[in-house]
Amino acid sequence: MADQNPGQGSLNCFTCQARDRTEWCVLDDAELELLNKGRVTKEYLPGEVIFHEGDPCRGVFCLETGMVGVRKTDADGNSVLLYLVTPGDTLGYRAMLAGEDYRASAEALEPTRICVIDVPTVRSLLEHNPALGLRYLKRVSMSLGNAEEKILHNATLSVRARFAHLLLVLIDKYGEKSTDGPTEFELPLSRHDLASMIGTTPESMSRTIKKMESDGVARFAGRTVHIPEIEILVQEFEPDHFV
Amino acid sequence: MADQNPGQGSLNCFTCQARDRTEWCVLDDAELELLNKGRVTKEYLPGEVIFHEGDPCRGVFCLETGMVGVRKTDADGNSVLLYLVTPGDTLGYRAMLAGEDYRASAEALEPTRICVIDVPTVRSLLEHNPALGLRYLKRVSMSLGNAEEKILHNATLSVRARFAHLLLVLIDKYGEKSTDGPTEFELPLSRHDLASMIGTTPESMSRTIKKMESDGVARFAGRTVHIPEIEILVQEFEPDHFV
DNA sequence: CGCCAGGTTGATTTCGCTCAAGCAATGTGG
DNA sequence: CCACATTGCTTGAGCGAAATCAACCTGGCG
Repeated sequence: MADQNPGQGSLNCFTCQARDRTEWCVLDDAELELLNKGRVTKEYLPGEVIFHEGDPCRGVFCLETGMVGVRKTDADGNSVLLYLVTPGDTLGYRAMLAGEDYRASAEALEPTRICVIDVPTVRSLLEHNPALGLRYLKRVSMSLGNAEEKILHNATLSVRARFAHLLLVLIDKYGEKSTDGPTEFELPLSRHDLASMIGTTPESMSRTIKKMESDGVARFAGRTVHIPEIEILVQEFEPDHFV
Repeated sequence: MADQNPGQGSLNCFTCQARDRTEWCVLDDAELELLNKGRVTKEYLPGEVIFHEGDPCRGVFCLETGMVGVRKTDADGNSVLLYLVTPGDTLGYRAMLAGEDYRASAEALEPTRICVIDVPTVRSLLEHNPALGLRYLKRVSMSLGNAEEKILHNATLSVRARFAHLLLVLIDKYGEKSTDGPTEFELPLSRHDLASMIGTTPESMSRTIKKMESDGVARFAGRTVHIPEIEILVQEFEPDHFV
């Protein structure tokens, strides 16, 4: 199971590197103290499960280092990968804010260090600091907007167009932010997980990649992707995008 | 355009029938007064647009009577119907809470009366009453959970299974709540809109309905649906649902 | 060395989309 | 009152994107 000992790294919420990027940045010192008391650091190895669909909500998770994937699986074993969670992101807040059990599972994709903040602490902070609530409202609402967009995309776009879009999102998050010209970056995911992010099968993923290569849209070597011209990728999912 | 005159019906937030069912139920009298001042009632006829994708957020909408559909459309004219909004529901809060422009359009499906509350008013209420924020957090978070479930369903289930699920949701919302035995209820939507709720075409919708009838799962006469046995419908989208 | 997971490839099938026509109900104007 | 559009829905034929099933690489590792 997960290592209870944080080892090296931030010892508390006051010194936490990631804090400015989290919703906790609106807390004052007294509140940070409370947050710090309700906090436990845990470490996970790749493949370890942080929480399971159906589990009662144990709290909110603050990702310090590593990467986590949020998956949703149905009875037949089909699954989609909904999110990638990276340092500074918060995890598991949806269930806590909705007052529900988890409706998705979270699994470490890399060695990951996370702070777990228990439910009563978060709830108490939310009840006394409206700014924190507003922060979370913004986050959840933007996330909802993205989810709705994904519903539209999945219903109307081809696998290839969805993959082009995924690549653009991943470049934006993990790659160089150059708006045009050649780009090279490292995929953070296996083919299987790429497939499940856009709701398709590994086979179709593989074929789509091959087709894109032969069309000169991108070159793939293992997890390294080379894109000669970003704009072409944009047009892959916005065919009528006027230049 | 929309009628500015509310005509008969609730004159203000204090006497509003729907208030107990909205997030505003947590407001005290002073806050209600503020809400009431920031409020304008509007009426829409079927087909009239309440807001458009891309419009800047004008406020939050409180549905008093009627029904509204929330649609998302892409550049090619493909669209999905994301939500049905009924009396007591709030509309347009996602954009306001995210601080974004609308990312979907809202259109009256029936003659509809709505209160529009302007952004500064809602924002001020949220900043001073954490309970209101928590209410909205719960609503948005549950909505996000549903959206994520829809992503999974669309990716893994057949049109028929998705339609069965839609029927169950509609029965739960508009029909008799009997858990088993025969049920009859009125569809609130055209075939076209049913189709766009589950991300398919009217043609496929029509064929699916025909197939379900010939399988004895349900009978359709115009917008009236008769379901001999709800449990069969449940199994349509949960094949391995143990009885 | 052999095993195994991750990935690719091929062959085949199928579900659902597209295009096109037909039909019933309702409305409209002469 | 009839010719006619119009709208919402159904039906048919054909096609195509992607899933499925199955085999087969390939590189890492015990």
